[in-house]
Amino acid sequence: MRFSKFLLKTQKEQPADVDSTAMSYMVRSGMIKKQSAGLFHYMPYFNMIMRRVEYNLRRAMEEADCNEVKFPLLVSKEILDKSGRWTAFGKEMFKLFDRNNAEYAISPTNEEYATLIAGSYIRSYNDLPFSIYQIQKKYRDEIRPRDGVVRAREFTMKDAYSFHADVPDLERYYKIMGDVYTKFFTKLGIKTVPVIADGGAMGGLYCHEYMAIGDEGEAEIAFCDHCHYGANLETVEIKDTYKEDMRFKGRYKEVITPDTKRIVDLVKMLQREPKDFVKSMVYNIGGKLYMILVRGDREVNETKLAKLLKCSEIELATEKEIKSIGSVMGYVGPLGDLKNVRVIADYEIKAMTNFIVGANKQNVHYIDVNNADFKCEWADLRFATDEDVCPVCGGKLKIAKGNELGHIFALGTRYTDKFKTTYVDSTGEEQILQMGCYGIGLERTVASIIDQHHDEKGLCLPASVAPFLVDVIIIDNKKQNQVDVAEKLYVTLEDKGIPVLLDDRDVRAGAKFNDFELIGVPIRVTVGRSLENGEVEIEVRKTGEKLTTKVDDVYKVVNKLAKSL
RNA sequence: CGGGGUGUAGCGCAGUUUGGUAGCGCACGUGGUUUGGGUCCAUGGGGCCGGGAGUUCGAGUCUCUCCACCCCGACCA
Repeated sequence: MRFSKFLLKTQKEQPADVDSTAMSYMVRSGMIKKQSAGLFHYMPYFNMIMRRVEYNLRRAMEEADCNEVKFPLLVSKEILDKSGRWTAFGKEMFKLFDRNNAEYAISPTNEEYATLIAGSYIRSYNDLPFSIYQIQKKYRDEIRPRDGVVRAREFTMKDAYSFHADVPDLERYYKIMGDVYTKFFTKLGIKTVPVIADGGAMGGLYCHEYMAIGDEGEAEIAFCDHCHYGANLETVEIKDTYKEDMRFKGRYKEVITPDTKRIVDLVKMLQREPKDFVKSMVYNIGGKLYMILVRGDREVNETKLAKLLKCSEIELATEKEIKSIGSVMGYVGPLGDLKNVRVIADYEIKAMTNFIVGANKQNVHYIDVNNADFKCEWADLRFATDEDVCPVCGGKLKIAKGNELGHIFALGTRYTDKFKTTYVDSTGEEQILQMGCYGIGLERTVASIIDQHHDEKGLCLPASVAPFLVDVIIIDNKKQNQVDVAEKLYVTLEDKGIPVLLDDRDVRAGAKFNDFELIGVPIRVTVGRSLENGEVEIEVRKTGEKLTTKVDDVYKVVNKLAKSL
């Protein structure tokens, strides 16, 4: 590609409204252009990078014996009703009507179609395992799109679906797919960790997320260096290692605390730390009321709560409902006569003494409250912190920010049951298929590549995804011998299969150097003053390594350098 | 959905307090200059000041309203 003909314009200035380095470089290097909330134009350089990612992805899928298909983008309400996801996905989906008033959704993901295709194709165990994937745009009406392409309303997803005779075979393949994912991300130069996650609306047996560690991304993950345990923060189990302290009883006294509905106000008024409080939250879970107690500086982990009570409809109670249990909004506590409410406390409270709770009366709190003063059930209900220990080996936990690039699910029969997708086993019996699904978000994968491969000047793309391996720079367009040599290099390298960007633009050398650094081409070949000795200069973007070489040896040198990139 | 903020040239912004001819930087055109790290000088083009309604002799500026985008939160008592 000649730079003079290439639709790419870089910009010096920081774009407004971008909060991450990756996003800033994507805009400055002319890759993407924002249209509106969560919608982007993909300009040529970004498209080329996406194509490189897709190329690597297709090879990875092939390794997992997975075949590429493409499903329709529209899915009828009828089909989504069958799996129950018309309501489960709900407002997240873009919906539309055809001319006969039949309702459709633009598919947010394709378990239903995959199951239907599997059902029509698979007859007997001889057709198993069966594995298909597609790379297609997905549409989700996010509550709040943010972080540029990381949470967009329109994005490209690779979604794969596998079908198996039994759970052991599903688990065997699930592991293969996991290994393929790790290999794929490594090939792209991204460090990822697989973490145990919560299935959410997808359901199923269990699942893992592939998290890229870095500034990019919005998920919080916990992992243990000692035993390789990793999990999404919301799922990290905290073991009950606390001894219930029942030494004190009846010490508590009322204090008058007007206008102190929030803990921060109380902290100021009573001159105590947030961890001296017990926070009492009233929830309406599946129509029943629960009072949940956690230490004042902790947060209730609603994912754990949902799992504990086997119910996904969790809402904080209304003012009315709080009144109905015999309390008052802002002054809720576990002491006294409460009606129609189950009190469940986080394990950690067992070890607390002389704490502060609401008195269920307007403007009143109790101080010096102890465990013996009230009755409750115990459970693991808070989020883990870096003070907690690994639930597997007891080692120290680390908390980090992660970008969820991939998510794999062992679904079991969640969908095949609904669609009655069966096969005939070797004894002639009809059996329900076991299913797995495996997703990767491509745009956020590119964001993580940039996140993990940049410096203060711009990108340093790994050779596996770089659209051009070499940037041939003509220092002075008016010097015919420079132009001739550069043109010759361009042709020879391209002929040998090396993608080259020939910077033949009529701009100063400095501008060419800066653009080379910003867009992150792995290798720079400079045709300039060394030509007097029949040589050109070669520089490696990532390491800054520099050398000169005879014009005829450029291919050999580039080829050798490329192997390490 | 609630709160806050911002909409002025392709991009980044000033001007709004106190109403009086639309500004700056980058980018773009032209002429010159420079030529291995985004040269410098001169000059030029480009605006329904987010939309609508109002107040006023006069509105980018004041009032009302709608819209879009950004940030925070989505009941953490």
